[in-house]
Amino acid sequence: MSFRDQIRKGSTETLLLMLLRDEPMYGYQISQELARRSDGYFETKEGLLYPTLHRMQKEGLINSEWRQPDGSRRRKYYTLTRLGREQLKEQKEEWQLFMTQLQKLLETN
Amino acid sequence: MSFRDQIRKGSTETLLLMLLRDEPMYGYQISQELARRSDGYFETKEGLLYPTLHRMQKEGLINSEWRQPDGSRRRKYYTLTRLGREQLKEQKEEWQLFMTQLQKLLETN
DNA sequence: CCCTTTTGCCTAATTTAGTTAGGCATAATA
DNA sequence: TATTATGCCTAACTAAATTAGGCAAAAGGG
Repeated sequence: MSFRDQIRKGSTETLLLMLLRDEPMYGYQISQELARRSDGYFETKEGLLYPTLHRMQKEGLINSEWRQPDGSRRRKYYTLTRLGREQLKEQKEEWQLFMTQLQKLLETN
Repeated sequence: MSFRDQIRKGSTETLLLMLLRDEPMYGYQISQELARRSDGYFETKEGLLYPTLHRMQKEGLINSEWRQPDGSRRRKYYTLTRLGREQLKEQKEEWQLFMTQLQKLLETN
């Protein structure tokens, strides 16, 4: 595992909540969007993405729904729940605090 | 594990390198200093601190040396190696990049 | 028309940072 | 003298993340 991977630990759930904030998305779309919006910096491997989505649904942060547009293939769309929205807010604040504290220490050196 | 703990994952090694940059320190001192400098935000549990120091020494990032000031008790002091210094520099840059990318995504939402 | 690539969802096995929960010993202090 | 703080350590467990696949439908190139 690269140091970059090591650093990103702990950010997965927040990233997923962020992406789902504005519109429902399906798994494959999430991974594409995440890479696109971060210029390739954030990549979620599928072996992490899907289990995480399932866990988050079990925890009530998101809901899922299969959709099958005519002629197209079926996709499982995830939507933020109210609890998920609250969590996103809290997690964003926690990340801000973390970054502030880390920045403080980084600067002293 | 709290969300705060989850977030801090991946930061341990960088924090230790940072603390050791200016002067050699021993384990107990490291944990105290880390908490002090971050107003209690960063806390390293001993069960993580010591194994991490050992691993870092094995990887050549730090050296250790027992010191026994007269009348006082023995302490194991850790010093940054040249490799450790290089790593610190790289890791700081990686953290800056991570924070930039995360901030970018956080702001769009 | 076939064949490869992309899309799309999933799981099992393994790794490893981190937590929990201790042990053990010396120095300081109440 | 008994308790607290200092100081180092390890073993067992948890859980996020990686690795390495499987399976199927749609798209696109030759």
